Amino acid sequence: MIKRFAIYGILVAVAAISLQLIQYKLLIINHSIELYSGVLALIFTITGIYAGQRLTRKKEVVIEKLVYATPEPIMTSFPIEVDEQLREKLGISKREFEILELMSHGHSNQEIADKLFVSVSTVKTHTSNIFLKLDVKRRTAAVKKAQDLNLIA
Amino acid sequence: MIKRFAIYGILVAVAAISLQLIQYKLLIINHSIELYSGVLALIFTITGIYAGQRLTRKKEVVIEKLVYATPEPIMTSFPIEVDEQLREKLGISKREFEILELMSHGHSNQEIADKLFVSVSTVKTHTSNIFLKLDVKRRTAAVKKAQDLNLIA
DNA sequence: AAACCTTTCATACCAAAGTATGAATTTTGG
DNA sequence: CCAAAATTCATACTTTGGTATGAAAGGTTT
Repeated sequence: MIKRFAIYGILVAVAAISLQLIQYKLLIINHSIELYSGVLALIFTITGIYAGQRLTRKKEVVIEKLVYATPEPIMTSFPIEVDEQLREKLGISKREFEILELMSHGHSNQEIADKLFVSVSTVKTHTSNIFLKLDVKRRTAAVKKAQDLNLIA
Repeated sequence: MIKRFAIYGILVAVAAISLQLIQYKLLIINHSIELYSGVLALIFTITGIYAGQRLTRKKEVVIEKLVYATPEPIMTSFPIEVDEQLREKLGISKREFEILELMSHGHSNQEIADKLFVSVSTVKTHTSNIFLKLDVKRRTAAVKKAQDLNLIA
């Protein structure tokens, strides 16, 4: 890598000297400093691009694969009372609330049924009642509304 | 990408014009064409390196690394860019992200289709791809995971 | 030009979600 | 104790969601 820097530096120097050697000729011929600037800019832009590619090539890129570990429900001091009041105001029972939480974790009715040791029928009944009480038509909307109401986290 | 070329082109033009405006002053003061050449070379070399890095794809050696995402994310001054980076890291396209957001608002596939003026088939295709990329099986789980990853609000 | 990605759409089929209805327990509050 | 609410479950049915597959159009990259 250091060798490359050295080589590149020498090349730049050579190029610069060469250009400066021919610059007077150009100036004498037609005073075209604009042309000279353009040529200089072009050459060094290209050189720069080349250098940039040289220096950044074959760079190892570590792509991190994100894996989310489902966190345990966060236990704060007293959010329970707030939730409780709102829950009761909405007429949602404790069991329904439990199901609502599991629903918000992305579980299917079958998974909820398994976790609570009840049948899928039971879960469906509860979810339907939850939808009525939250005035929504789908579980996704129920979760959104419950979150917006701060009923769930 | 085309936009980047345009912006780069404009910048080069501006730089060139600026340099040409000051060139006469420099020449009058001390005839230091050498200095002028050096500055020009340096500026355009740097510009070239920058352009080269911008415009070339790194040939990358992909090393997958498992990282457990922390619930509390990286807070920077521009959370939009974080979202963008994460979105691209997950390989989720802009359109898919759009649909993911609408999904998180509790909308059905039909409603999303209506909002985006596309067919339900299209929405289904997108959602399926989203589920693959988020490694989930249901929309509720997709929303939960996207929230946990701070991909969406 | 060829390869590739994104977006779009369709069709068909299977799985899950949601509705409606009715009913049997258990719990709870007056 | 008794009525009301809560929890449980089933069956049948409709709707929505999700998978698989193939395909076409437009833009980008090589």
